[in-house]
Amino acid sequence: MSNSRPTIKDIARVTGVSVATVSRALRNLPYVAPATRSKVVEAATELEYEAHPQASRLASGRTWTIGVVAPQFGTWFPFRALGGINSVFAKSGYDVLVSMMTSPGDRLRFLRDARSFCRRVDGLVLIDTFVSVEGDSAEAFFDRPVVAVGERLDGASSITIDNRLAARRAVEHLIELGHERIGLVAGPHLPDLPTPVPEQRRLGYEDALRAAGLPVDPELATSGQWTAAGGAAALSRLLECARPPTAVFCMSDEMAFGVLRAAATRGLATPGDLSVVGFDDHDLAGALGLTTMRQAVDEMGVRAAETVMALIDGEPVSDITWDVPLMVRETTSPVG
Amino acid sequence: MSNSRPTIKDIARVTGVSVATVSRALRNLPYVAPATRSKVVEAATELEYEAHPQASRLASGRTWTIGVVAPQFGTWFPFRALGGINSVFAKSGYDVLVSMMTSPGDRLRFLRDARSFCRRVDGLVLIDTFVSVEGDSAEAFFDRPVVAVGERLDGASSITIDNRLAARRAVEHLIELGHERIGLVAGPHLPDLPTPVPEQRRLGYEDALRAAGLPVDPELATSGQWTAAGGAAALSRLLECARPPTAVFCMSDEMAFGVLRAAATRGLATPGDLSVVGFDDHDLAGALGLTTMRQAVDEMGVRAAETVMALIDGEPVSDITWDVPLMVRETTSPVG
DNA sequence: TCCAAATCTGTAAACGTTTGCATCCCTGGG
DNA sequence: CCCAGGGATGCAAACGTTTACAGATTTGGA
Repeated sequence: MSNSRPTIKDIARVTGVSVATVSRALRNLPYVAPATRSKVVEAATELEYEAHPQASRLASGRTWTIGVVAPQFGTWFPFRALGGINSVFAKSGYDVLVSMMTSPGDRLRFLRDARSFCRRVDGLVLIDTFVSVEGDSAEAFFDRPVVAVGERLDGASSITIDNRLAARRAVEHLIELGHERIGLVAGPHLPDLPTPVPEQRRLGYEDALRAAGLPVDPELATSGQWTAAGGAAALSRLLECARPPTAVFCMSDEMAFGVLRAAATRGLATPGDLSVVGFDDHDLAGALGLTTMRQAVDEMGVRAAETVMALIDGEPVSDITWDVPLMVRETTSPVG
Repeated sequence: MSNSRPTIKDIARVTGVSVATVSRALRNLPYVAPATRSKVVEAATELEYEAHPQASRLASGRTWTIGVVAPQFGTWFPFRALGGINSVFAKSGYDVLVSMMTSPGDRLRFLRDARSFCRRVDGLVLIDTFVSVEGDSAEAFFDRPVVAVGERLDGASSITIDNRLAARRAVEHLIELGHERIGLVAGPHLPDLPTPVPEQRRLGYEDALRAAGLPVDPELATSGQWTAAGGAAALSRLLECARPPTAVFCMSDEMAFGVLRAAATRGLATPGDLSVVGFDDHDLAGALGLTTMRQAVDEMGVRAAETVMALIDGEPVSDITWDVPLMVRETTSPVG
């Protein structure tokens, strides 16, 4: 009894042609007579034939799989991107293999396993990994096309945003509303994670102040640890200043949520007593009325997926800078 | 020039043994002389040899890959679970292949592609999919061991919670604080998504009321659409009642966040004027001080991963019910 | 009508492993 | 000293495709 799945030989036997012809017919290669092709296709659907993935991969060298490397810290950004990526590949017949980095230290494990990981995939999408591939270009190191989202990598295509400019726009929005004492809730620069993002956003914050002729007061900048709890604590510190801020720019929405919460518990009205602008356009930002800079992560993911397919098809490396529009909602108002 | 990666033949040639012996030596199979084994291992590390995944999969039939199916709606739960799952498999040498369902309608696509998907994996983890496998048991249908998290599936191991009991506990907490008018912000039962979850949580809500001798007032139950925005709208409706509630139980934290926000914007103090308890222990719940029922999703993911490996090793199907503790924080207080 | 080119098909050799089976060697008990 | 049995190894056949190459057939232009 053979209740196991049919092989290409079965199709060949049933249709009376060779396995080579079956293979060609089913993959829409040229040089197959129309009549033959339809006969084969018919038999294949009849028997529910589908090529054995491992066998076809071994023979062809193509894995039809894309590797996605995502950090696990900060759930929102990578999952959203993964969603966008997946939606593209689901249609294109690629499988998606994910590897998650639990902690910054895990980046080392990833780098060690990278050579092995790469053999399973035709291309790579790196999300906010900030791996440093010393010396080699990314393509050379991974031996596969790679596209990075949220970071720039030598030898890889990238989908990034202009962090400095976006932060500047956020702060300019507050300045236009008349605020002059503007606090900064920064994400810290983690020692293990060589990302330029917090630095860039800080520079953008300072750019806006300087351009408006406002002083950059170090007392007004504090770390929110990239978390909501950290954001809440950060606001406490800011309010202890001699001249506390009337508005706050947070480097992430999560920290902004913490700020909002802390303001509410101490009876401060937002935006009445304190204007708040975040960064990301987190899933909850809309519903919670947070004014923020919109990072369209799922669209960036879609674009990343398309880009890696383009690279596989031989197109050249490209760098895309994604736009970050300001979403004005209900946590910012003219200084009162 | 051969700068390509070494094959098993290269190791065999270098060490002067046959490929069969190399294969056995590297996989720690018996009947290899210690001296031979160490010689082979040494050569393999020297040449950075690693078995070609596709070839070994074809020959052995094992894919060393686990498929994870996750819904894309509701980012928090599935990503957290994925993190837990991934942490286990990263250590165990399994690859993780993910397939995401964009919408409830996508479940049909998944079911259609399932047979194909299964051939690439040794086992499956289904997260909150609520696919209905009519007739067949899950194992028979997918032809692979499967474990479901968040749902029960015939022929599959499952990691679930007791939704009814957990909801009851949440409401009992409010009753113990003296509340008698308790609103319900429900997740709607989507027509395309045959999940018993909202029904179960509603029953738990009613259980608690009845056990306390309180009336079940249909006016106090309304839908929050599973979203924060929906939660905010739900609170508006509840406050329009002739006798508005003094406390609210939300079927999800996201909806609770919306409720909190809506309360704040209309000047209601939480918990002073309105107590709120959620369900999930969302990433942000702690920082925002939300009292809620804790669903330890990452731990459930870890357990799911361990379970699917156990199934692959031949252990029998099992059903695990995970505990859902009450996390008392700052959004509930005695009725005032 | 004839020949070259184009189209169609089949044969068989990869692809790089795993594994059943046969062989050889060595050890130890009778 | 002989032989059984088990440890160690090698040979070669899978595993199920893809694809280079060669043959066969058809087509079309001169």
